Amino acid sequence: MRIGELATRVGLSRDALRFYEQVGILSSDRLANGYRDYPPEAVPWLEYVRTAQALGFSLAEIAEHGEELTEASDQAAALSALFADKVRIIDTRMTELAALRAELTARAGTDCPLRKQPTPVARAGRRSGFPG
Amino acid sequence: MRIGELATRVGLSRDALRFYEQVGILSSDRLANGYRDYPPEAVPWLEYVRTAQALGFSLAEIAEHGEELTEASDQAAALSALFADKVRIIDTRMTELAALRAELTARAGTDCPLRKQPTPVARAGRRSGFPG
DNA sequence: CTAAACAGTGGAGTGCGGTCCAAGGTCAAG
DNA sequence: CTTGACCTTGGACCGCACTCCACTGTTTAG
Repeated sequence: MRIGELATRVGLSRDALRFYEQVGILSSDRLANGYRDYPPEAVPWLEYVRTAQALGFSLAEIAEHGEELTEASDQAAALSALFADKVRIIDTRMTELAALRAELTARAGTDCPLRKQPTPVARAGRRSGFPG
Repeated sequence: MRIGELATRVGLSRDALRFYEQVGILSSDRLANGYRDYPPEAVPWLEYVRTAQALGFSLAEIAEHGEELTEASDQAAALSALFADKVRIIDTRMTELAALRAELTARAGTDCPLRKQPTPVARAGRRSGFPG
């Protein structure tokens, strides 16, 4: 598959794919004419990359994981471990969000939700410390 | 309070504070000598900014919210509404994370977790489509 | 009086994750 | 043989959120 087809299949720009190659996330064979050639497996791989990105992994981290994977003797086990790692990261993130949520709901109900927040700006004449 | 004190109090650099002023998140009065002068309320305001950032709001968005706040006739109500908005955003995010988590755990247990993921690279000779 | 610690400005640089562009090569259809 | 779609490269540029720097002014302690 050439770059244009891959790009439309995964919903990325050709530029993005070339960029991914630069940063070590994606590799390609070359056709006789120099065009990049991708195996069908590139599609699920890029879907995986997108998932990882959605989880907050940087492209550098994803590339690292990819290398670990290619070096692992047991691919399936390595990937399972990677997934387990991600699940732990998700759990951490969800916990943080839950804490923030609790804080916000607690304050939203109060008379002055600003106990620890920006004191209401005086009705007239914006004071400093705030956007203005 | 001058910039240095505020910076150490909120754990930001002086440069960051000046940057926040540039982008409309923070304002300051000036002393006779030209030094920035901040009211004590700047501290909780910046804590709020950090919270909002943690929730994934861009500084531009935070600045926007800040303006809405300064323009609101009922400050407390406006902030409560803002908080409620954020709680909804958190909920959405948590739902997304839960979905990803479910997908990952489902796959991590399987024989070949790659049904929709990068097909295992051949043991020898890395194929293209993967990090390489 | 001087040195240090603080403040000001403008502008350049950073890292991330790309996008855009110009100049050119390749290939199939008409 | 030309047109158009596709591909190549390198390099410039973008937005975000800062950070660092040089150079200058102010204040305070010894």
